[in-house]
Amino acid sequence: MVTKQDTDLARADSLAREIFSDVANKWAFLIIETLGDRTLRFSQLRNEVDGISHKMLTQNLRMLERNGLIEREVYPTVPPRVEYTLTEPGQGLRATVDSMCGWTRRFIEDIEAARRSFDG
Amino acid sequence: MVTKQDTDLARADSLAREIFSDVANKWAFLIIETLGDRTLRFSQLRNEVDGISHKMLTQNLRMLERNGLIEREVYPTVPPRVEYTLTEPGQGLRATVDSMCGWTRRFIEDIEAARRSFDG
DNA sequence: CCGAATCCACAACGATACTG
DNA sequence: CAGTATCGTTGTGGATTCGG
Repeated sequence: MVTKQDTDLARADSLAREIFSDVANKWAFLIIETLGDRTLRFSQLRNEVDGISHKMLTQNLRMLERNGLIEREVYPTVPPRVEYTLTEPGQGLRATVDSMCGWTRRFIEDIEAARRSFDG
Repeated sequence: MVTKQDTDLARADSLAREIFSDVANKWAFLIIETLGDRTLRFSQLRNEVDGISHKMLTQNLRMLERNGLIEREVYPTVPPRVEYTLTEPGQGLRATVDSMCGWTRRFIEDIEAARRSFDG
């Protein structure tokens, strides 16, 4: 028999997977890490997240906003100014990203060695 | 003047970004989470990481192996058996993935609400 | 059973141009 | 300055097949 709890769990699972798919990508991570606890404009992010295109930045900012990870503040000035800040859930994810940065620093030598050995 | 340290740092940075690009993707995360501290065969992973195709699993396993995050053990039996296990760096990254799983559980309600509000 | 290679549909991405 | 739309190219990922 399928209970209400079962369907709730199934729904939560599929939602969790969806969130994972959205968020577990390099641009999202780099944007979150770049924002940190600062508030930055679109163009500042564009400059600091290096290698990101206008389009990718826009797309990922929309996605992060949709998931409630960043807050988007529009100042109706001329020219317009738009600022982005991590929300509380966003800061929560930032801890994960930080942990990954720490991991990279810690194991970068091992990884480089593994690669050399694998490639050769 | 560009010192040796500068070039070393630049190299480490670009390497770090490369590692980020490799590893910060959903399949890698799901594989690592599924492996945990177990040793699993290809077909077991195929069954447990749900939705993953043969090809994606192969590609990501190669990538993880190249970066030294998993160990691949081949038993030359008929039919062949291949087993995968997280290495120490792999276990290190697992901590990051775990932290993201915890984050998802903690904020899933907020995220769902944010999405509804954004979509409507 | 595992993995590589092929083919192909479609999504991702960069560049560009246009709007408020 | 920020955002959207369009277009052309590249790349990703699934299905299938063949080989060890």
